[in-house]
Amino acid sequence: MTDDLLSQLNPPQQRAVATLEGPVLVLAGPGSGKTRVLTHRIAYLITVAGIDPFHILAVTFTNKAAREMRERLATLLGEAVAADLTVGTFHAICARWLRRDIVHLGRERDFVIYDSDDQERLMKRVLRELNLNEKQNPPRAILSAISRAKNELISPEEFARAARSYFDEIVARCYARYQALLSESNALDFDDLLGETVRLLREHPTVRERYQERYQFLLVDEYQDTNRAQYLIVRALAERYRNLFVVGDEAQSIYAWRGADVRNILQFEHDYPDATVILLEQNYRSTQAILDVAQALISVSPQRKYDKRLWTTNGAGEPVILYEAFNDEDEVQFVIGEIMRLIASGKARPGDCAILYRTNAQSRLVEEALVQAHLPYQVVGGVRFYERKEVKDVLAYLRLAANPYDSVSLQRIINWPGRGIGERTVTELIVWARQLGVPLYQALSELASGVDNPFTARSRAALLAFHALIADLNQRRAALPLLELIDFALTAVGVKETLAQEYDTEEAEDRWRNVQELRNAALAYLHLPIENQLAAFLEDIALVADIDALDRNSDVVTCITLHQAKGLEFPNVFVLGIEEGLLPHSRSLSQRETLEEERRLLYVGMTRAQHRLYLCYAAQRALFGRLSESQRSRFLDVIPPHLLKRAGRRGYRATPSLQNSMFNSRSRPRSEPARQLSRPTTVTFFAGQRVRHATFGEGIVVSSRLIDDDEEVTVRFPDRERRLLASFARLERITDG
DNA sequence: CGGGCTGACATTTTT
DNA sequence: TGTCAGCCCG
Repeated sequence: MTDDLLSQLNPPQQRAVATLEGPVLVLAGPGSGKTRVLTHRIAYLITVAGIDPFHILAVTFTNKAAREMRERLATLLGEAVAADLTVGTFHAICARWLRRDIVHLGRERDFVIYDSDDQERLMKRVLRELNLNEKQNPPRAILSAISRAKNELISPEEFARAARSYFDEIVARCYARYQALLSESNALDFDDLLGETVRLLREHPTVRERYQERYQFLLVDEYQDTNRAQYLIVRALAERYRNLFVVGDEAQSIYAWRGADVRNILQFEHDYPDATVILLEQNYRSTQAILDVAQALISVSPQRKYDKRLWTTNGAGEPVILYEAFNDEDEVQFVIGEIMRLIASGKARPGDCAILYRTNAQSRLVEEALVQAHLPYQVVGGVRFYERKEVKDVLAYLRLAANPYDSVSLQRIINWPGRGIGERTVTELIVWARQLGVPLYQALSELASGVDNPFTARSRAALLAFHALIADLNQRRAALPLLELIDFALTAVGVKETLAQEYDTEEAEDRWRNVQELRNAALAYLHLPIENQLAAFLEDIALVADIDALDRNSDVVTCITLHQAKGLEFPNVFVLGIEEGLLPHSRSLSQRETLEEERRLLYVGMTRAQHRLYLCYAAQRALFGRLSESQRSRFLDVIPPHLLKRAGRRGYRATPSLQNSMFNSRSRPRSEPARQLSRPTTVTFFAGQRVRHATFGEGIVVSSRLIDDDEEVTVRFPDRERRLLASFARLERITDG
C-alpha cells in the first residue's frame, strides 16, 4: 500500500505526500497533479502514519471537489474510513460547526442561511427603513462594502468609527441595521458563516481547543483564494499542532473581488518560517503548445514570487488556434463548426469539449447555436435552479416552517399566493413590529393575542390567517417526515393552483415541474432522523454552487464561465470573447490589480485544455442587444505570433467609427501605448448590412469573403449585384437612426 | 388591492 | 435583452 501510494508520484509529489509533520506549502502549477497529491497524502496519513481519519480536516473549494475527494478515498481506503474524514468547503464546514456551537455566541442553532437574493431583499428593507433612496444607494454596492468589511472582520461599530466618506457613512448605518435584522431573523449570510466561526474560535478557548484537538492534520486546497476570515480560521486551528498543509498557485488567484487575499499564500513562509516549500512544475494535462501560450501570457504578470516553469513530456501537440471572427455570431458558429468537425472525424466526443467565456450573458448565443446544431450540451450556472421564483417561494414556506423569524422569507410570501395583504399592510406591519421591537412573526403572534393594533378588520383577518398557516407548518415540522411536510405545505398553500392561475398552461406546468424537482431533492434526506431532515435539506440548498451540478459523465458539451472552470480539464477548450472590455472586463481596467486578475483568469482558462486550445475574439459584438465594435484583447498581443495558428478573418482589423476611435484613444493610458501587431487594414462587411457607394448608391451586402489580405464584398445595388474589393470601393456603412 | 402597462436601466466573476 | 420599479385604472 505504501509503495503503491508513492510509486505513482514524481519526486516533489512524493515529498508533498510524505512530509507528514509541520507546515507544508505546495505551489502547484495547473495540471501538476495536486488533487492526486491531496488524496494520496490523506491516504498516506491514515495507512502509513496511522492517523485516525477523525483527526483529519480537508478544505476544498467546492462541494463537488469535496464529494470527489471523499469518493476517491473511499475507493482507496474503504467507505468506513472515508466517512470519518471531515471534507468540505469552508462555508459548509463552518455551517456545521456553528449548528453545534453557535449557542456560545448567544445565538440559536436553527439559523437559516441567507443567499445573495435574500441579502438584497433585506437590504432593500433596511434602505426603506432608513429613508434612503435605492437609486442613489444601490443595495448591491452597499452589500458588497459590507461583505468586504465582514471578510476583514470589521464590526458595524468599527466600520462607523472608520468611515471617512459620505458613502461609508451610509454603509455604516445600513450595516448596523442590516446586522440587527439578520440577528432578529435568526439568519446568517455567507460571510457570517466564516466571521462567526472566527469569533467562536477566538472568544471561546475551550471550543477552540476542542477543534484543535480534533483536527490535528489540516489540508487546504486553493489556498491562494482564501480570504482573511478563512485565513484566521486556519491559523487558529493549526496553532496547536502546526500540521498545516496548503496547496495553491498564485498565478491562478482569481477571486480577489470577493475578498480573497493572495498574500495569504505569499506570506505563508513568513507565518510559518519552518515551512517545507514544494514546487510542482511537471504538467500532466496539456501539450507543450498549450503550455507555451499560457506561459507567454502569465510571464508578463508582475507579481510572481514563486516562478514556476511548467514542463511536460506530453509532446508539442497541435498548434493553438486563434480565431478572429467578424462578430459574436460568427465566433460561435466557428466553435460549433469546429466541434462538429472534431466529432465527425472521430477526434472528439461532445463531452470532450468545453466552451469558456467571461460573463454568463455570453452563454445565451452559445446555447442557441448548440440547440440549432443538435449538439447535446450543459450550461453551468446562469439561472440557478434554487433561485427560480417558484422554487424560492416554496422554499420560503419551508424555511418559515424551520424558523418562523426568517423575515425575508416571511415578507416574500406573506402575499403569495395573494391573500389580500397588500403593500400598504405590509409596510404597516413592518413599522408596527419595529415599534414593538420584535420580529415580524412575533408581531403577527401579538396580533393573534388581540393587543392594540393599527390594522383594519379586513387586513387583520388576512394577517391572522397567514399567521395560522405558518404556525401550523411550524408545528408539523417536528412530527412529519420531510416529504410529507413538503406535500402538506404545497397543498395548504395551494401552490399548483396558484401557478395555474398566474401563468398560461405551458409555463405553469414548467414551473410546477420545478417545484416537483425540489420535492425530489428532498428524497435524499429521508434517511436522517425526522428532526434533522428539514434543516439539513435547507442548509445544503443554501450552500450548493452551480458547479456542484456539473456532470462529467454525460457526453455533452460543457458551457461554463472562466471562473467556474477552475480546477477542471477538457481535451478541447474554446475560450470566447478575448476582447478589450470583456477579457479584460471593462470593470477591471481602472486598476492594475484587477487587470492582472483578468490575465490570470485567461491563464486559468487556457490551462484547462489537454489537447486542443482555441482562442477566439470578435470584431463586433451585441451588447444589450446593441451592436458595438470590439478590439482584440491586449492579452493576445503578448503571445508570440509563432505560437498561434491564425484562422478566420485573417488580418482583419476593425475600422473604428469616429466616435470609437476617440473613445479608444482616450481610454488608453498614455504611458502604455497600444501594442499593435503589423497587420493589413481591411474592412469587414456581413450579409444584410446596408452600405452606400459613391457611384452605385445604396445597397445591401449579400456576402463577403477574404481574398489574400483584402475583402471581396458582394452588394446588391438597385440595378444589379456587384462584386467589389473593399480596399478600393470605399463603401460606407449606413446605420439606422 | 391587484393587474397591466411602460420606460428606464443594467451585466463581471460566486461561496 | 430582460427585469423591475413606478404609475394608472378597474
